[in-house]
Amino acid sequence: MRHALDAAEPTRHALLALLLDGPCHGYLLAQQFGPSSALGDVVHLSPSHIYALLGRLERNGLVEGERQESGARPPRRVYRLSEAGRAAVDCWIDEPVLRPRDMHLDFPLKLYAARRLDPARAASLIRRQRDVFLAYLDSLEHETLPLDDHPDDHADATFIALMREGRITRTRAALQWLDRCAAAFAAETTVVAGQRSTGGGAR
Amino acid sequence: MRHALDAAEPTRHALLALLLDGPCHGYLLAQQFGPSSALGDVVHLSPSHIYALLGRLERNGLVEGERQESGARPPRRVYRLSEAGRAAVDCWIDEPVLRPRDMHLDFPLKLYAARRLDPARAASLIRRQRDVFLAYLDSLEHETLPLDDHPDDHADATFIALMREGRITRTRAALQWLDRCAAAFAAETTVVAGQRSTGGGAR
DNA sequence: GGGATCATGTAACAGGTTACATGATTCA
DNA sequence: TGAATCATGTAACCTGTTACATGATCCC
Repeated sequence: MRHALDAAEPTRHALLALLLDGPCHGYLLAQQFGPSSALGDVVHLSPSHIYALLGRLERNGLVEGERQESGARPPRRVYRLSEAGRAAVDCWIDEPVLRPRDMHLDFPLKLYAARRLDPARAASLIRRQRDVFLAYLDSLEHETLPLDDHPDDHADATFIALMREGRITRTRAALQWLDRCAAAFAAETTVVAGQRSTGGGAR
Repeated sequence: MRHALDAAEPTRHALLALLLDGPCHGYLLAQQFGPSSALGDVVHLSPSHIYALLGRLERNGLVEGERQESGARPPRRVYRLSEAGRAAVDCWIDEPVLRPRDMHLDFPLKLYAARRLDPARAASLIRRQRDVFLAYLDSLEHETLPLDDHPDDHADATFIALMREGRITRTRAALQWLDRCAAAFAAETTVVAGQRSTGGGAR
């Protein structure tokens, strides 16, 4: 009865991102979300799930499927990005997430997609993500507490203050991890492209 | 087109928890999830949403609604917990969450509910939650990396290692915040009940 | 022959979200 | 009179999830 996923929207974009490498069919895409693969480490998706998502993406006009006979084997349905799909995924990759809670799913998927295309693009994403969280942290720290208009529920005020601390702690953790990411990707960028950081995003 | 919620399952339990105080009607419950309330600080729910949830809870047999005439005003539907509902919420409150990602929604709701009933119960929840994350941290740190069976995708191995670091960082942050919570609730427990920590949960 | 892998889907179900509809009362 | 608040719902829509169905091929 319980779901473990709730992951579909980021996932759909990750699926589109895989199609940036060229047209592909469901089974192969599904494997990249299987166990012991990088994406599968972020989120597991069953083949059924992938097919369902692809179907929806096609209905929404983000991909176009084409039936392809392959000899004796059952025909495969090969999907390619539509123009709209390409635009959507391009935009998704470069857009930092808004909240620390997205650091466990949406951001990793973006990061993986960006790195595949160009390590410098990943580095850029990391920088801009960092800026977003720095601003968020600032807003949290300067947030004026709802000065207890009702002094009766003092316990609630304590609770709200505690929640704020939680957000701050999580944001700091996200920033800390982003710095680790930056270091790892800086190494990669240097190795691949010398010390020039080729373009890829804003800033 | 985008949702901001995906929050319904924890929310349903939080709604049940509010009914532990006694039967209540939708409008009043909705207010407790409104802006500038403790629960509203964790998750906002529109009145429509609350009514829909209450309807579902009734279909599932966790609450029982009873139409109540109130003079000239339109009749209100007053909900009370069923036995099944009481059992479910009781169990939910004492169950720590499994993952750090639940620290932004599910755990706060549990904490709020527990504290309302008995600060000592909240303190117990915090302790057990801490144990869960300590164990999780341990498993992450001793996790044997999928020693790159395919040396070709070295970049993927780097990525996977980075994800692991992310999980560790978030778990540490969660533990840190839990300690802050423990301190805050210890103060509250002491004030309310002297230095005896009255029962409430396991351990 | 038989199990693993290649390969694909879909129907049904179970929710979550919200736009919209409704109307009384209270207070400025 | 008109705005705010009390008070309630629901129908429609969309999306996510999964159990199940199907069959070929390849290698031991």
